Amino acid sequence: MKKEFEILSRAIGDRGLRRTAQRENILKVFLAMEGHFSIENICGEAKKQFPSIGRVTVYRTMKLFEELGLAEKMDRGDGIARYEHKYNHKHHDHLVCVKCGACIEAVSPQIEKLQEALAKKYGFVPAGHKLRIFGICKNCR
Amino acid sequence: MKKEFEILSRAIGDRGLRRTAQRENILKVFLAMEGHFSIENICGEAKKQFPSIGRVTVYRTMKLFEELGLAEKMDRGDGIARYEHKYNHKHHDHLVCVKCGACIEAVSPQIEKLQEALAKKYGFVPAGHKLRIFGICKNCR
DNA sequence: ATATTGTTGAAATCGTTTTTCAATAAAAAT
DNA sequence: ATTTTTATTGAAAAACGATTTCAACAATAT
Ligand SMILES: [Mn+2]
Ligand SMILES: [Mn+2]
Ligand SMILES: [Zn+2]
Ligand SMILES: [Zn+2]
Repeated sequence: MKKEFEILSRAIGDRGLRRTAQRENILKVFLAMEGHFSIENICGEAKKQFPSIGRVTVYRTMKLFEELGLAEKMDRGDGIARYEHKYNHKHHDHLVCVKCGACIEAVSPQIEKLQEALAKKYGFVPAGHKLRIFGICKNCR
Repeated sequence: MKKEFEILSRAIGDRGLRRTAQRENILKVFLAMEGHFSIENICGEAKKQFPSIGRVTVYRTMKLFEELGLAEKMDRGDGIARYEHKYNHKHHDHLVCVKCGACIEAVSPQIEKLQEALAKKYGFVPAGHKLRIFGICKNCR
């Protein structure tokens, strides 16, 4: 069984939640998607196998997955929240193409280090950060 | 006369806009505020001297100021857009305190350089970036 | 003064997210 | 197996910031 389902199972046990077809289905669908997805995307995908599922349940379930460390919210700057996989995925920043909307993942260990130093310089205890670089992607030039 | 008012004046001339008390007043109020302010903040301040002013006018006017390079939108991660001064203000990143909401401005030339390099590495032509470091500020520990 | 036309602000609308609540269904108790 | 308990669901409503619409208004040109 995939580790992510075990995490959900454990949370259900620990927190007195109930095992529902909706939760299992949303997790399955979410794990099968690769990239950054809005609630509407995820709900649309889930409806293919579970037509009666409601948008609100997807909102609630993705919030649960966030708490469980399975999903992470990311925000491209438009008003739409998107989710990406978090479990077993390393932190990364995003290069957002302002022309086609593509979103490339990248990370620079040096930048990460310098961010720590910058925070420290201001007596700030850093807990995380979000870096988006906006520009034109390779394909769009 | 402050340079910012000249910029507004020039835009009015160049673009066939009209000189209105609302525009002048919003600019005056905005320039007197130091920090990061929501439309509601700015509108509230403007209403003190100009009670009849409408929220919608502030939205439109701040968008105009953005176009004129007088104001820049920034986003703390809550769903509220905030504006800060742009004219004669250098680019900077933000350290956001997750406890008190304080927002410290900081910049590291090294980070800026490395961001350019990171973008280039992916064939990406960078046009700008937004970096927010979340954590606990000096006062809150 | 008058005509023209950009601007204003209230109200309506939008798009996303949250809340409410009655019906449902999972788990526990019998 | 049946009943009870209570978490979960999904439709509808509400909340929320932001945008659009439009008739009244006011700045500018004639
Ligand atoms: Mn990502
Ligand atoms: Mn700032
Ligand atoms: Zn692109
Ligand atoms: Zn603080």
